[in-house]
Amino acid sequence: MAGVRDQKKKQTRAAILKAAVKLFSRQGYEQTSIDQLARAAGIGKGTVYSYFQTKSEIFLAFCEEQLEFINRELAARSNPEAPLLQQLLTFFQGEFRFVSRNREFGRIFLRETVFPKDFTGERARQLDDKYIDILIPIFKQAQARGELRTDLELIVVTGHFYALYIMTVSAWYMGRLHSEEDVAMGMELLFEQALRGLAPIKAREAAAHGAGK
Amino acid sequence: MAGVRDQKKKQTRAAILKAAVKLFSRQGYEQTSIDQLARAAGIGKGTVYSYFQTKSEIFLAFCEEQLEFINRELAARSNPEAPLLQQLLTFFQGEFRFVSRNREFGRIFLRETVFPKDFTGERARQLDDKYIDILIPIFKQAQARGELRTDLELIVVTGHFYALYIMTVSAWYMGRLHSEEDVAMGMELLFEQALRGLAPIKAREAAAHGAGK
DNA sequence: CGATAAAAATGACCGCGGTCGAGTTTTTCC
DNA sequence: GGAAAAACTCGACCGCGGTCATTTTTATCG
Repeated sequence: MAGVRDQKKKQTRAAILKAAVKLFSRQGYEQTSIDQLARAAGIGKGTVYSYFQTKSEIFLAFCEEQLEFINRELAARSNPEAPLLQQLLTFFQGEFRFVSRNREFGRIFLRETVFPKDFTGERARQLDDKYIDILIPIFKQAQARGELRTDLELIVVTGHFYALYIMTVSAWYMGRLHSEEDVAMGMELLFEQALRGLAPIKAREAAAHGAGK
Repeated sequence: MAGVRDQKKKQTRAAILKAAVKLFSRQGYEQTSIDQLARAAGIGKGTVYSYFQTKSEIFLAFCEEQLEFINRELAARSNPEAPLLQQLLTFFQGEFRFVSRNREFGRIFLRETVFPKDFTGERARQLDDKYIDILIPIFKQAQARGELRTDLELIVVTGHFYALYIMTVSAWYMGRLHSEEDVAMGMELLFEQALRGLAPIKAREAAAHGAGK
């Protein structure tokens, strides 16, 4: 029927991804050749390219799975009542943990995500739509609690914090921040700076005290 | 003498870079092979690798020259009396112009700069030390004029704005911002948001009015 | 079922970035 | 000046990512 062929295609695609997870994890991205990947998936090299257009696309699919998982976990663990700063830190620090677990993966992933090739642009946009979906509700609640100005476009606010997150990670890759604690502290510092401007006037005094070191 | 050999080395290095400028500009980075580059510089392929460790290193050297030039120009053209927001926008918009002139160059450059490989880390750090050298004086003047809080580590402030710049450029690469004007507006929006928190209390009203559209 | 057309799998092949040992030039030292 | 050592140049070579003409599998229909 209509499904027979398509089903096999799904299976093959899954086999490739499974092999990718195994090999990438074991020997790293650069050290895994497409040929090797194909063998591990039980198919020929050329076949891989009828499922994915490029090697990095396979990698992105792999990362998406991982991130999906992590994001679900983070969402479940988050506390909607906590102060905004707290929630943001928890979220982004979780995100960073994924990156820091494997430096190389994270680098490739971020490079591709933050500065995508024109062709990968669509994928990248979907990816950080996920960020938006997660963060916007948090911001709305914060607005309701009076922790965040209500005259802002929340998508821009998302971009603002995401930017600071990226910068912190970048500092880590450049060797300016070393440990996970350094990163956490750097992020907190930047977030506080941002919040002082993002919080409505009434809340500013509180933010300055409560969040200030 | 001591200089004979060394001088020739300088010449060869320069020849490689010159060839790189020509070929990269004419046919793009990916489309230029090392072999081609070597021929154009009048040397063998292997020799190239005794001057640069990798292709992207050649590219970075090329970018550094360009940026050096652009930064000098921007510095000369800048007006130390102008409002902080104005100066920042001028600077980063100039920076962006370099990137937008050639999408591909900019992407590779930013990828390598923001998320450097461990080996390239040193180079990347030097590069954004340049940013620091340029921006810190601007911030100090702004502090003197009362436009910027004086209780901040200026290096973190630099990071903050640089982060927002990176984010804006990223949005451009992802196709969320299209024209140079879009980018300029997005940047201004983010910078204003940041400034509201960065400016000392007395200046906040002014910033909100003067900078608000 | 057998013939035929469409879809999918394949691996030889291409050009590339990067390596390496053999060959060449320069320096050093007597 | 000449011989040994050190520094430098080179292009054949390697494995890779990606392509494509060919072969193999599957669906369709008389």
